[in-house]
Amino acid sequence: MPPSTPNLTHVACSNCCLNEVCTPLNIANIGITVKDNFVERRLPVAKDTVLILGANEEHYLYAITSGSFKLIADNDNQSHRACLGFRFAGELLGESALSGNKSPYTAIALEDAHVCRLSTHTASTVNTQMPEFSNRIIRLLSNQLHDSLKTHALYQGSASAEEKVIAFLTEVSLKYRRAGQNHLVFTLPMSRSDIADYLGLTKETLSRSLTRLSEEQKIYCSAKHIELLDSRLTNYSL
Amino acid sequence: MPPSTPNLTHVACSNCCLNEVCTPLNIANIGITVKDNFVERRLPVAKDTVLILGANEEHYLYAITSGSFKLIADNDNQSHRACLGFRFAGELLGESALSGNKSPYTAIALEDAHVCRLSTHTASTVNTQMPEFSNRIIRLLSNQLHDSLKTHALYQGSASAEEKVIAFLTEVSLKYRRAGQNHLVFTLPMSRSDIADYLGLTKETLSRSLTRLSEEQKIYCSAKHIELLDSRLTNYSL
DNA sequence: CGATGACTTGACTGCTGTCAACGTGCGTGG
DNA sequence: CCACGCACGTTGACAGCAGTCAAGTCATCG
Repeated sequence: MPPSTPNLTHVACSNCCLNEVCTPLNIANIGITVKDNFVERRLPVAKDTVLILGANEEHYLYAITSGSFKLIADNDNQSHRACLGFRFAGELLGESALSGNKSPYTAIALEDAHVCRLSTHTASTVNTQMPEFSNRIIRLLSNQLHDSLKTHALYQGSASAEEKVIAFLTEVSLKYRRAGQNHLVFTLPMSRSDIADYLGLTKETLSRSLTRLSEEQKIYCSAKHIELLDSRLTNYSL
Repeated sequence: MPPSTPNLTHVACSNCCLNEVCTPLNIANIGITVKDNFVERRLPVAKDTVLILGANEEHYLYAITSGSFKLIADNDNQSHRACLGFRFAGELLGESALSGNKSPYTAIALEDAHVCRLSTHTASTVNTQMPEFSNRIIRLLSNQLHDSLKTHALYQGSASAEEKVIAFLTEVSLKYRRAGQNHLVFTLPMSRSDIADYLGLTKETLSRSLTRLSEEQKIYCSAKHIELLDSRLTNYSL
């Protein structure tokens, strides 16, 4: 495995999905800020590290603060078509941990990364003491469900290969925008095979679609470097 | 619109996703059962009724107790390929309400149905008073996320039209099983067009796939009546 | 019984998958 | 420094499956 090109730029806490959960609870009758007790912050994760979420009775909610991950299905019956999605800085991993479920996916770091994590045990303990913390967790999960549904809707209308690729670029662009980074010019951290698996295409068809989109001046694409030139690709909001 | 064939069989509360939330909280320091105050129970919904979830600042979490719904995307840019999924008795509607988001889908009753509902205002009020209630809501949302991811994984490996149809029948079968109903012999409440939209196929291709599956003795299919004959279709678990 | 809509079947086109060859970037080793 | 191997990505040729258009069948309801 080649050495990683480290992405040392952490996403700002204000752009992180766990921000509300991380933000100190200034509760009058407790009078302390509890942030650092709850969330373990900025743990390094080396490229290609496999995060099996929810094994060994240890359940954590992770927030990615730098780097990116790909999600693969645990059902090892089929090695192909196993890529379930991607997560970038500011996004959550292990979102089904709070029901005690093992995550239905395994996350693999696409580059050197950092994560913050909250143990579900800690979360449930704090919940019983601070209703406001519960409400923050509930908003987090509800927002996550909303995102999940919107993303589904984004892809639902895509019939042709080219439409699927456009939907993918739109999704990635949105993730960069949320992270407070450039959402018109960015790097794709994953391989063409991963993208193709995710979209239900072959890597050849994906490659041809990218070539055609380049020819149509809708994007500029050179290897993993992408520039979006067509406003249709960036108008979507989740 | 033709009259509905009413499905008067309610799902048992024990098989409902809201069961935990509905179950009385026997809290010592309150000493009351509060079920009926929180959840409005078994409201009738006529066939073809459109449920716009989260309009007018009214946000509710719904549980279907009888009947079924189809989910369509709100983005009316494309009338085709708009079907996002289906929900059966025992399942949730409006799951992103608790973050104050308008639901990204609209639900339409496929047959006369009944729903229970919990207003988000009630939920947040109770949350601040009863930590155990919060934990139940959190488990509900986390389970919902888990389901959503598992369903995604179920379809991810499906390359051909026939595999998509098999995944669909597997999903529907699972929903009936969860509802405590026969999951090997059942009725499809939605049209072929709805299924085709959902799967990203044309209704012609869907029809041909069903015919082929029948010829291969994997299913018996007569109009909306389905029987699963191949164990591969029923081994999946979410 | 006829009208309407839903579903199925058929013929044909076209897009996507398959298989293969080639090009490119990068690290290793001569 | 360059040659080489390897992995990744692109391009080409061809076949097969799914989409399109059209016709026919079936179910339901007035």
